[in-house]
Amino acid sequence: MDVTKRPGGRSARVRDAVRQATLAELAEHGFRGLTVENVAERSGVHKTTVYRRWGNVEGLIADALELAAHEPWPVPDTGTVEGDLRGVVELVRSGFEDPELGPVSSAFVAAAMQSPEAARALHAFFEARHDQSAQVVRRGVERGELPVTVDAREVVRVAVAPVYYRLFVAHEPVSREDAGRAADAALAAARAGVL
Amino acid sequence: MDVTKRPGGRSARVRDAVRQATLAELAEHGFRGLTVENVAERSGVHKTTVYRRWGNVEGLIADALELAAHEPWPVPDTGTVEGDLRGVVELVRSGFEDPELGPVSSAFVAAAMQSPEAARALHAFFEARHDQSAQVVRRGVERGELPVTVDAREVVRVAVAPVYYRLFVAHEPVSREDAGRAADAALAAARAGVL
DNA sequence: ATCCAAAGACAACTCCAGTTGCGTTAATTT
DNA sequence: AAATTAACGCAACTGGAGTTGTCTTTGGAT
Repeated sequence: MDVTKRPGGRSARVRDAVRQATLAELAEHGFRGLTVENVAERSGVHKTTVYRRWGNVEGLIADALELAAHEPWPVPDTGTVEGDLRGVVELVRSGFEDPELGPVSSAFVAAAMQSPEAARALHAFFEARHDQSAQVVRRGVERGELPVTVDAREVVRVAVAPVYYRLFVAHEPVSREDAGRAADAALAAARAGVL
Repeated sequence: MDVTKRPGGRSARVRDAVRQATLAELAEHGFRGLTVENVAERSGVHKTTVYRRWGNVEGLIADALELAAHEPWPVPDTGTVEGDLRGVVELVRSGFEDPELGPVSSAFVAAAMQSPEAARALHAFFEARHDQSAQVVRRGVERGELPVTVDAREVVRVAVAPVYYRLFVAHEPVSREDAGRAADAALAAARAGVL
């Protein structure tokens, strides 16, 4: 989705307007209620333009996802791996509870399940997130809290996985305690040398 | 979706035909390619009938899901918790690789993200699955392999979560080794007393 | 055996997501 | 600053998902 020929000016403005409109529509009506026409109307861009450049709803989401992937996110630094990893998982959990971010994030996950394009974008997003979050594990290793053999990214995956599993697969509520327990479990496994 | 007034005869035949057709269409074209019209044609039931009884695509999936929830599934019994839990997770993983079951299972997860009705059905499905799978953990406790304080269902959740997370959220491939490691991690946490 | 009501079949219709062809605007090139 | 052309806007069109009204079938009761 990189614009090569005419990056500046009108094209860029159109793209920004559509991206903004996509996020706004997503926050309001979720993935189900996202239509190309609504995004077009909201952005002030004609619907044929949107169809030609983004193809369909999944394309819109994939593009908006790239935007989100580049936003840095606040990795905790409490002084201990336990505090940091718990912080990371809790950050994920509370993000989905947020009335603003929640629907948008959920929409990303839903869209990626139906569109290879969105799936690739989401994959890249999580690659970046895993890298950033793995930092808390690496710091723990440096402090001697964890064995040097740990796979930092894998610890992060195992820590956050139960939150996503509950939310999007089993459709169970996820409490603060659930999130903390998931972080602790990943940590216990890391300490035991299995991750 | 329980039929009270006219359970036997034509209504039951129609329901079975539609359920079968839904599963077949799902296996062939996935969730994206599932349309009410195709299911109607394949089942030999008129499309208006399908619309009136199932409402939409999500309704079809929710109904098919109930069918799947009642099918028993082979809980491993290898003699050790480690072997059993690894078996459970590997069963989940390989299920999604199966060219027949994979698309259907994926469709269930995708549908549940967009339809409260399908979400409820999937929730019930996993409740049942967790109960059945927790058996391997409870046996482990009886053998003295795990502390009596463990939450058997939670161990199962933490064990299988990384597989679903990789598949449906991060969109990474899931190897046999990844599945085994996830099971081991849950077990290590359980032994450490955090689950 | 007859009757009744619930469920299904059928055809015609509506509506809106997505498409197409063409004219217009504006960003870039020379 | 004139020319070029990619990108956008516009209006009309298409197709198919979903709806509605009505008639027919059939399961079950009397």
